[in-house]
Amino acid sequence: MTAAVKDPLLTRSTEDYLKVIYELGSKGVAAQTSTIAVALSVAPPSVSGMMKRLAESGLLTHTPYRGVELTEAGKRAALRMVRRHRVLEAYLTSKLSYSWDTVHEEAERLEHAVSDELIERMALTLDNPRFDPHGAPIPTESGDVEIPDRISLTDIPVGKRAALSMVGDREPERLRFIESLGLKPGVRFVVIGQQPFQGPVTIQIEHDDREEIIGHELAEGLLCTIVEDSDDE
Amino acid sequence: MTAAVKDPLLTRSTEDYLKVIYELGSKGVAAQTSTIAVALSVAPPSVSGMMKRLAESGLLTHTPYRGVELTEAGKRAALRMVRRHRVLEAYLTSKLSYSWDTVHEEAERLEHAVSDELIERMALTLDNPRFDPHGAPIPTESGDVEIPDRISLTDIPVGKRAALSMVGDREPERLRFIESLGLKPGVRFVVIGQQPFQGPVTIQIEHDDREEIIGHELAEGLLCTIVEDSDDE
DNA sequence: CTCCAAAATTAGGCTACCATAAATTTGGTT
DNA sequence: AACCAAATTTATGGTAGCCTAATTTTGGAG
Repeated sequence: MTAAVKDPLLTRSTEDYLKVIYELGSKGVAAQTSTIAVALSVAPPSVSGMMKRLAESGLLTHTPYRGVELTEAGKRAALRMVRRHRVLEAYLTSKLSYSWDTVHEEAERLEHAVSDELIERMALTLDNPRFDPHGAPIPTESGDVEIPDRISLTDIPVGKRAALSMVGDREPERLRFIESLGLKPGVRFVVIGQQPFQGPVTIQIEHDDREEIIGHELAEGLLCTIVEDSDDE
Repeated sequence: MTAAVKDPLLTRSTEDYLKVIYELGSKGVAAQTSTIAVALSVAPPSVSGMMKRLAESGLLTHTPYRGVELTEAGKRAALRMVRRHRVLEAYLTSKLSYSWDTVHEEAERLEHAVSDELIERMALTLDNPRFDPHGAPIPTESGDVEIPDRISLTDIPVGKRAALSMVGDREPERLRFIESLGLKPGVRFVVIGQQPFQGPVTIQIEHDDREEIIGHELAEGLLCTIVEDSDDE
């Protein structure tokens, strides 16, 4: 009496739903109906309806009024989409000079159309990159994701050196602003000030010694790794 | 009292219809309902229905029971798709090592998802190629197509030198076979035999002096340009 | 000039997905 | 413990696009 898993013919819509459910989950945000609705710009009843269909297809389990959880098959499908998206971003940025603020949108549409073959060719051309242009890890073909432990810029104690590792944001406007501050994944800096009450963070960028003030909300989206001073301090 | 032209929001389906209508037209084949249906693998009534919608959108004119004709807007949209398809084929072949027998299928799906921006970046990277890997001309961004005068291999008189210029076929099997004969766009040869009654054509390939026998049906799809012998003969 | 087969269209249905309005369930507050 | 607001689901309806079956039109053969 095996569960009737319908043929895994994923449409663009189902791929989108699976991807955002996975991504919300990995952000620690509960994948509620309303959250999914906002993320996909659809009305909540549309989400309820789709949850039902996805549950029937065996891609997730749905406890009415409680929430959803991806099954193994659902997780696999979601990770495949995440890999596609990030490999595309990496390729477009590296080989076709896309800027990191516009590349998300292009990848968003392409991820549904490319073949696995093409994704692997792109990945190979780039020598199997481990991170996308925003610093997000690219799942492997077999579905493994490396999750580096990163800490929000708002949580780095004053005085510490750190490197920007990943920008959570996707809005072109914000990304352009972040770039204008001289920040992109890999850039190192020292936190030299941190105001209380959701106040701004001040950092000094190592490369050019420039000091930059970063508002709390923006800083929250900048995930960093602490750089241990190798010898002195 | 201008015609109410609805917003030009083209779906994947409408893009496909416009493209095949255009392509059938430029092949000299009448764009009948049944022909379109076969080309798109849909039932004839589906075509009738779509013709109605496309006519309402101002992309073509439809005289019931008579046929369709693309309007200027329709032609523009169709040429845009043709450009997309061919630029994609050229890019994938040149930069991602696709073989000419598999590239069509990939481009077929991507053509609906890429932005104009991406197509232009690809074209620029390739230095604005004029032909795709099968030798088909790539329309310019402004919608101009160069139509070189080509003659089917079956119509070349025995003794003439010619160069393969374009392969009309898209079936992977046929393309692989053609390739196995040592033929691809640009290859020169001399026609040394031509049997009557839809018989095969025999050619001698210039590059390696190999003689190849080519069945009539296949030869019909090989479009060539006569190479005038510059001095002697 | 009539008739018939082929081609095309209309009629009627289905699925996937979206939306709005009307229930329903949940969980915290009093 | 009852109630209410928020979250969610159900009910209902719409569009795009596909299908099969039934009907209509066309154009050539006799």
